[in-house]
Amino acid sequence: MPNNVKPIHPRKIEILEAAVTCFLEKGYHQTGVRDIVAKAGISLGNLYNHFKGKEAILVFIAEIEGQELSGFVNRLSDNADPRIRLEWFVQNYAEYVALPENALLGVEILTEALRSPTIADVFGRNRDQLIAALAGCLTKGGESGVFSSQFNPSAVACMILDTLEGQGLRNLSLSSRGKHVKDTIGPFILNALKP
Amino acid sequence: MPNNVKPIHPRKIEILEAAVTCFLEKGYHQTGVRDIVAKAGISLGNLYNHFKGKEAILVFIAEIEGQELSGFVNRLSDNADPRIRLEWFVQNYAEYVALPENALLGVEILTEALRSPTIADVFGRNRDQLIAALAGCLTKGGESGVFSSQFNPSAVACMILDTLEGQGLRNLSLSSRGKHVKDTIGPFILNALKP
DNA sequence: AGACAAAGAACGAACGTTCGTTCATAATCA
DNA sequence: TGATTATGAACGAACGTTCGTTCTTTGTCT
Repeated sequence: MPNNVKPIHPRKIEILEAAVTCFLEKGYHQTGVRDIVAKAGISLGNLYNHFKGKEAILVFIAEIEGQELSGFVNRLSDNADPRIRLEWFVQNYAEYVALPENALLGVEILTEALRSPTIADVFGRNRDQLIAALAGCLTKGGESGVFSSQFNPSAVACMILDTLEGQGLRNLSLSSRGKHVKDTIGPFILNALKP
Repeated sequence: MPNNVKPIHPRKIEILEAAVTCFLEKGYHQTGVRDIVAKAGISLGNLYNHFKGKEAILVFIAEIEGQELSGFVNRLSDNADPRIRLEWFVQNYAEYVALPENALLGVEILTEALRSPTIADVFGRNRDQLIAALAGCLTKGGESGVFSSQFNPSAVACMILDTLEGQGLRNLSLSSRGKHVKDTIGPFILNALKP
């Protein structure tokens, strides 16, 4: 599938970056459109030449996030040894969600998705792709005997994502608890999947 | 430890219940104090006779949530077989966080804790208690050989909580994915902890 | 090349609404 | 009567959005 033929207006990108910064600093609802335009260095009215409204900005951000996830999806779907694929994913997705910007934006989008159907749509689509790819890897591993096949692959996929993302979120608070989670999470999951 | 000597004013409870309802329906930031007083059937000014402000209401709610969690903490800390304790916890805590009110309120408090030190304080205290109790159970099980002792108990405790709470959150969206998580989660964790 | 029109990007004042909070005042109770 | 509880008008600030206008660029015609 080719990318959007129309290149994105540079101003639109500036607005997006400003919005992301604001959302990270103050949260979506605590951020006003004036905060965004101030950070972007543009006028109030001009924002509405590029976005239909405030929510449209968050939708766009969620879509970009989805594109970033597709890298994981592709890698999970190749033909390598499922165990290698899984180890790679756990390691790299853990690092991805450990970046404060990703963790914070993720939870911001998640909570907004709880009430906004538009956001929920994008968010759900992104997540379903990831779960499907991960579940596919688990299924393959189950068939070839590398993983236990006593568990529902989709369910395990959900749990793995929850665990990884939860760890990313927890890193945001200063609590020293769970400092060793990063090193424990991989072996723990592999142990659980042992046939 | 005796409960608060001063009984809580009935009006205060009404306000709390109204606030919880509103926060569940619209989210914390989307809820105005006027929504709360309307739902509670009181006047705008009267709310400020019982709470210092809007945030104080959320703090109070978070503290109540903490009291509810102490039930799990106590049960996790008794002297029963660690494996029984863990199984009980996984089952019952999963049910607890699967209740939409608990899942929604939890994420609402969590996200607010990311930016408000006051909320972060209460939230962190609650969570640390739970993690400590769960980790204690895991340690005990490790010593008696029921559980593998290759993992850091606190880290595993964090992961278990993440997984259970993540499952509760996911139930909120209609996505049919992860429907079997509830039945998979217990065996999965026990399998991972097998010595 | 120079004149003119069309397009759209940029602007910021202004809109009506809602926000959380305060305050003077009235009612209620001990 | 003095203390507590209740009221809702009022406050200033902030909200997301709309609007008419200006400025800059691009295309077209002679």
